[in-house]
Amino acid sequence: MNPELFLQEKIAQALNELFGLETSAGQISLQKTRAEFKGEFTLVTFPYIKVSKKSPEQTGEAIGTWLKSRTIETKEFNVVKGFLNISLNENSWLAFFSSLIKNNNYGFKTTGPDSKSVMIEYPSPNTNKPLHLGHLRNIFLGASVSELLKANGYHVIHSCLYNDRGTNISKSMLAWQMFANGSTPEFTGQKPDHFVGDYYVKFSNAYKEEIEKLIAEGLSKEDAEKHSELSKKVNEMTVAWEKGDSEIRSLWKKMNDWVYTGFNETYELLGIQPEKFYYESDVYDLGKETVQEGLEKGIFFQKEDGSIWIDLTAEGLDQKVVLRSNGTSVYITQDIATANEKERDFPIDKSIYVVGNEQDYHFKVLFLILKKLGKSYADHLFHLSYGMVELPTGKMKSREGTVVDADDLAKEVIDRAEEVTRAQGRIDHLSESEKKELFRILGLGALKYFILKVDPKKKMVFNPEESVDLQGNTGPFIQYSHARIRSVILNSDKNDNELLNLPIPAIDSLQKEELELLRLQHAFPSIIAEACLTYSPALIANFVYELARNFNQFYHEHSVLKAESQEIRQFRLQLSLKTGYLIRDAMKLLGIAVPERM
RNA sequence: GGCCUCGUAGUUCAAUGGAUAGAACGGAAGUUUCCUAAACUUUAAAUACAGGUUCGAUUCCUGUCGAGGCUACCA
Repeated sequence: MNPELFLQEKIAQALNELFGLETSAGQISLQKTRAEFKGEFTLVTFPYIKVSKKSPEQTGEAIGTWLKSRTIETKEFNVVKGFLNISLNENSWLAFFSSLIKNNNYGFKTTGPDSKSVMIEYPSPNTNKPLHLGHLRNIFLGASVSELLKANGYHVIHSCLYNDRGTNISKSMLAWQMFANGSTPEFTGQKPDHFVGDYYVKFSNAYKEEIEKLIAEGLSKEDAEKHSELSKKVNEMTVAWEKGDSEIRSLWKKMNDWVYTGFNETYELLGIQPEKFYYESDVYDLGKETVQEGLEKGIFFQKEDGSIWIDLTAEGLDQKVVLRSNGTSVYITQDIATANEKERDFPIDKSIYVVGNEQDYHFKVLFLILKKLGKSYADHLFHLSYGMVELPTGKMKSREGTVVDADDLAKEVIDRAEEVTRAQGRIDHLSESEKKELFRILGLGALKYFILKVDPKKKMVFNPEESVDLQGNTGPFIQYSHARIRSVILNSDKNDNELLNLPIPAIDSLQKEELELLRLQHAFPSIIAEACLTYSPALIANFVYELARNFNQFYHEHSVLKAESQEIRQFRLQLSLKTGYLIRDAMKLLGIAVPERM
């Protein structure tokens, strides 16, 4: 019994019999009835007044009367202007709940040998400094979308591209040579990616000083930058790296290994584990063949200085360089190569790049080039573009030191969760390691939810103070609701299995809070499908918040353990149990765990 | 200059073209001898502006104003 589908089918039938309209259940759009009216489902009748040749009110009356007289499932209806509000009877809802409670995979599709494969690439950082807040949005989005894809029956491969060479990396290396005196993260005891990041900052400061000094000596800013010794040394180092200078290569390897060690620690804390890494240092040269191929096909053209371009003005874009005059690769050359590598390495049906929207133009160009090159996979590439993260004070700027570090932020929210949870004093019986894990779950739950509840396409303002809030529309509020449900079950005389296997009792009348919980549970599968289709974890976040909020209202209005009758008590236990399961499942789609108690 | 986003309560976010635009935080006022008060209840408060399409527009189109991004032989 699926209440919505049932109504859609019946309404389609009614429209046919009453007005001769040929339509199908799938074309009937029902919406949730607004709280101030009675009913669970609402049909907007305006679209049908042409065929009914009646007023919106009369059309609603006619359909409502048809439903009431022809189906026993329809309890009652009311018409307000062009809106037909329909209530189903208790038995229909209980029958629905009966089928739902036994389904431990409710809302999820399973993967099998026939499943389509999707590769999803994130977070693909540079290897010269630690991860920051922007990477967190990237990681949380990537991880959640991966879960959504799995829930919709896809096989998911998580890849990550390391931008591990070039100017930025050389800067950190040069600063280490100049200032470190051979120091190491082991020696200073720092997290190794932070250690490397410090040298990147040291370079920036030294460079700034040098430029200021040159300007003080009378040079223009432009000339100063041109005459910078540091800048020259960076370029020399990059060239030396490309020539394979053994000393530079070994320093490069050492520093990158430090960064990877640090990144892996952060990945583990956040709960991600890329399966396949690509390295710019491996592929940066490989795109040249493809460029040559494109040149021969006449898709690219060469300028007098030897640089190779593509003209996309016919598509409303610009001319774009794909190979420098000195024959070296640019960013997009490497991306062409990486795309080829991915398709060669895996049989993938879809390839997703989780990258910020400042690169919208870049990906438009990249995909267009690959299509023009006749790559068969070009059509299944997708740029999952998300908005920037700003601070209340404005944009994050590394030069101005306003970047929020990922590790620091995670520590802060976990510490905050610990402080509050200890003060509540409900976890004294847990071991220290269990407590530590609980604080991690709660702190990261707050952080992940705070970021994922916003539509990924939109830019967001990240207020560090609000992100550690544990009240209102927050991760911990939802986690708390789950713990509350588990506590009720624990205090009952039945365990999960007993409740799952007991038949749903016949209840004469459902309370409006109970009905609302059933209606939300009913909507869960379509929310998962929609969230996957639109790559929007925010839909899941909004849903699970709504579910938790409604449970709390129900809990406040009606006693579960001291219900009016044994039947109602059992039903409420079953309803609570399933609500808890759905909260858990929905939160898992966001990459957030829920505790048994907190 | 050109191209692309986005303007919703004091703040941060919601709303397949549908009813009186929902929440949270913050403000005001309440609820605990009762299953976890990280909760619940009440209350004040918003669609930048001007046109258009539509039975109906926060949503679609045009213009104005405002914010951001892209527009490198950077990544």
